[in-house]
Amino acid sequence: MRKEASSNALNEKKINASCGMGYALSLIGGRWKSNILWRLLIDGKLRYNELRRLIPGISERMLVSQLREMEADKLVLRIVYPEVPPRVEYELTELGQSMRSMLQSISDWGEMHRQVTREN
Amino acid sequence: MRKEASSNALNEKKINASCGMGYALSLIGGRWKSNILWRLLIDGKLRYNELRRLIPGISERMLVSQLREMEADKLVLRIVYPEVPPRVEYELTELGQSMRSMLQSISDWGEMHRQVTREN
DNA sequence: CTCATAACTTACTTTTCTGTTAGTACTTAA
DNA sequence: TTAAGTACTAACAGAAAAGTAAGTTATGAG
Repeated sequence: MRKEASSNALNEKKINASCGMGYALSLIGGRWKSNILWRLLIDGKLRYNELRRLIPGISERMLVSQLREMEADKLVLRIVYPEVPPRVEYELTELGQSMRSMLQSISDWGEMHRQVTREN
Repeated sequence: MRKEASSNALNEKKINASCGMGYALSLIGGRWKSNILWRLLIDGKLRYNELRRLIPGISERMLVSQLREMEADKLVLRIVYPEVPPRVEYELTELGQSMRSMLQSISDWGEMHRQVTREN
């Protein structure tokens, strides 16, 4: 939960309002968001449990909360099919898709520069 | 301070080891790092107090800790001149410079998509 | 009647991050 | 002699993020 008036939250707002980089990073900066975005970029539409299996180590709570945040930020679309058993699919919105080249360049830099630890 | 063996820390490590994006984001994800990196990209070398004045709202503790982390990550170089009063300058290392196009694309995306709040 | 599946919620704890306040050493200027 | 500048450090508190464990709803299969 967020305290609207904490210095912490105010600083974040101020930064996001004045700096495009800060703003962009605030949208993709959650622990598992890079993984989720990457999967959705590659695979397109994915069901909840598919995402869960594709991202080893993520808990249900984290998967849901990261998805919900990105949904609120209009990066991800949640599609519910009124079936039993339930089926829910996630895919990138147009805004999410518009991140592709940015995400690619972040990924490229990362792949290039974490080589030292690569062998693990 | 970090608990080496917490699930939290282990998950972060695992993500950084398997995903270039996660790794890159972990280096630039601190609250004030985007600001600092941006300043250093634009202005080149800057003194401690210059940075402080260029980044309104940052506290000394935060400025120092963000700089120290980036120094540890080899993104930023700290140059101490043995003078009185003391003079310390910060600049991007080659590794830091190599982030330029990535940072630019993050910034571009951000500038383009935070327009709604722009008027504030 | 119990189990399994899908896609979650809820309540709670732990860990990590950020911010506040005060203090350091040294020197020059008023 | 007091203040101001420089570049910090230390101790602590509070907020936010992440993790854990258990429960929910509805249905069909055995």
